[in-house]
Amino acid sequence: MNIAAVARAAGVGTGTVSRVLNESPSVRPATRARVLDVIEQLGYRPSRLATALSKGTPRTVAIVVPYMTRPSVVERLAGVISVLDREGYDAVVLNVETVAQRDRHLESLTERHRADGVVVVSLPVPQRQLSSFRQSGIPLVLVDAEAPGIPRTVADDVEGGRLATAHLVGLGHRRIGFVGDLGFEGIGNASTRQRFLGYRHALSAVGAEVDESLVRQGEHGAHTASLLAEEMLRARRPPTAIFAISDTQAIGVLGAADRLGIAVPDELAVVGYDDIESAAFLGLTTVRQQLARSGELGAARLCALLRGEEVRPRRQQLPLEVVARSSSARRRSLDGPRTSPSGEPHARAAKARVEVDGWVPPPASGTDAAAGGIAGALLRA
Amino acid sequence: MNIAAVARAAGVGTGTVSRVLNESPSVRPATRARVLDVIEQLGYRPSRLATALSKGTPRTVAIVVPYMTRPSVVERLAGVISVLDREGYDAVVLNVETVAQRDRHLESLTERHRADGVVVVSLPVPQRQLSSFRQSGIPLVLVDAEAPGIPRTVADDVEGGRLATAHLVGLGHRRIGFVGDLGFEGIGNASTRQRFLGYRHALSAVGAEVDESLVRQGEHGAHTASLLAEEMLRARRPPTAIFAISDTQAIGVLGAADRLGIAVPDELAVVGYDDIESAAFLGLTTVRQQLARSGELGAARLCALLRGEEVRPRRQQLPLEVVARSSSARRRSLDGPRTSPSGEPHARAAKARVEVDGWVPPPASGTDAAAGGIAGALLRA
DNA sequence: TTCCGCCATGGAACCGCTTCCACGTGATGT
DNA sequence: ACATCACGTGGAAGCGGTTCCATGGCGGAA
Repeated sequence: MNIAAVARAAGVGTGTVSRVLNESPSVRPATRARVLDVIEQLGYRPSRLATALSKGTPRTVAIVVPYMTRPSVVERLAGVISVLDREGYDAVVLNVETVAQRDRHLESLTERHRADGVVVVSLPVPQRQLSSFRQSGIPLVLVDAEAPGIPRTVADDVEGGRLATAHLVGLGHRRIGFVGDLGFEGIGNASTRQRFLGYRHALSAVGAEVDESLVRQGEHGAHTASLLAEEMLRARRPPTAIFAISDTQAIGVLGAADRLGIAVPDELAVVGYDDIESAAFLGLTTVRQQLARSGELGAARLCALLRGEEVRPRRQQLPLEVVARSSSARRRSLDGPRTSPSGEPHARAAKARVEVDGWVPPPASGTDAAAGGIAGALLRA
Repeated sequence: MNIAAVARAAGVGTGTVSRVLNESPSVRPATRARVLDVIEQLGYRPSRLATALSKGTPRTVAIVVPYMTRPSVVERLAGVISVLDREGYDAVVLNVETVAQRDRHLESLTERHRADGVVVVSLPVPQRQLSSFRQSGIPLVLVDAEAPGIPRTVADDVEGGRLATAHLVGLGHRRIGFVGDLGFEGIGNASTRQRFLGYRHALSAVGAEVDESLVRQGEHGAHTASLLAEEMLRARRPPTAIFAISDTQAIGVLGAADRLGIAVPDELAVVGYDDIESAAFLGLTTVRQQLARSGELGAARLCALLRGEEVRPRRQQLPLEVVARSSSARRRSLDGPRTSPSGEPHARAAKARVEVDGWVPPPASGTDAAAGGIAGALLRA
């Protein structure tokens, strides 16, 4: 079933059918009606491939992401996809967990007619591949990754590390631990390193020094982070605060503190990074980088490129912001003894978040099944 | 730059170039070498669209998911994508947050040459669309959704609800709260309803009745769940245990307990659902449904269909399993007074998880940056 | 009435690859 | 020596659209 069959059945030429499909104004209403009728009758659906080949564009954008299940990554990814959807592009997702996979995928994306454009998220692109893209003329946009000359939407990780640490310094902390990850095990970006630099800046700004025993790196994930934190906290001279380079790892730190009976924030302040959904709920102080928005903006810029527009400036930087919550509320005293073994766990103070954060619970949605209601629907059925 | 240009430059016919590209054995080695050489020289990349149109298959599979940022959903999605990648299919992801969006996307997928096949995750497919797929002949596979006659990979949600509740009943609980969501606000599947039925079965099996005041539904998300739990726990006759239909919501329940100074598990047992990554870390008892695996299996079955194989049985059911962790450890007494306002928070017992769960920390990865080590790389640089 | 021009339309050429068919060549069988 | 055959190859047809160009009919202007 192709356009010729429709043309034959409607007693018109293929050109006319095509014009009807593309809503060309130069088709007489009567003809249009007849063609649409036949299309309906036959249940004809145009071939997307043929259209794409003929028009010379697959209307597809490829997105390359590492470890897509991580909360911070999937939020960016969802942002990218939402804009592409709105703009009528199909989003092909390429998940990357090894260097070989990254290279294979990037390689394949310069194939002709594979994708109109490419968004790479949180992944450095090797020089080789960059020139490959430049040569093939396929528009490339980065989100949360740097590469000179390539349009990119980023945040300043050094500044983020500095902000987080300065926040703790401002609360009087000087012994501040650092928990980092391994940068996607070699394939990912250098955000841990960058944030560490910011951490170091903030400390030296007040004349403090980095204590090597307070700097740890391990696999991404709450569990590993909690082990790292536990080691630090069990040492002779434990930190009074810990900065973790992701909320996931910060949650691990909170767990370690809880396990050891260390009160947060009174005995240990904790700051994370990303502001994922559960951070708000857990009362975790964090550095907000607008994850979904970074994806949306990156995608929007790619779409602009695809329309033939310029994107300026090449490097688009999103603001960072410390969101102060209960895990770093002001301490009573800095050097006093740990008062109670587990007195007043920080989550007890979570209510304070509502004020600190300016967050307001969503209004009841008007049905009896809304938050706060007894589940009428379930019980009635 | 097309295959004809290559043919010309190599002094051969287009057919021969095509044969070289497709590794046909019937090309003389010398000819092959010459053609490959020219391809290299010219930097020729074949057009994916032309190949696809000519072969009659786009080598693409579409995946429709609701609310892709939710942990349970993204794990399934990643499972689907990993198998498709291995099998050489491009994965187009369609995220759905409204009914209109769902219908628009499903509609578009029956277009000719849009996708070789479709995987729908955690989303019921309306009858209309089902017949549309049947008619178009595009293979469809469901993951975590039911539809008679369609190949699907599912778990038994009723049984899951029953298992969770029976676990609590087995610990002596009779006043068991239920926290559900709104089923993706109308677009999603009916898992809350199913699990509620299981919950009810388990209660009636021991002669207990559902207490309406202990059944609540609200938006998915930890925050809402914590509000719902708080209401229940503040009531005159609070529950001694709560079953939440997702780990995300269970985390909200844990938060509410913490806020109110209610000890888990001694004063309140909590069971979630899904076994997302953070559940293990938080010591949350949960019903494990193999999320990633469900996606992998669904995708594998779609690939089988695309190879023209039969998939039997149509309905593939994955086992469920209660993973007992510290949030539902055995209580000291069931009806005694609450002993300490916040004595021994459950997370203190999280270490027990390692034994309960059979989980063993991953081995150090051999670098000095592995978990447990001081961050050598950062400090050296 | 005649000429011009516009509008709606049919159909060929084209997008770039695969595949089938036909053909020439050299090896084999008798 | 001649028919046969297999093999390597060139090139046309086809996949299913879009788009351009030529054409015929019609209305308006002279």
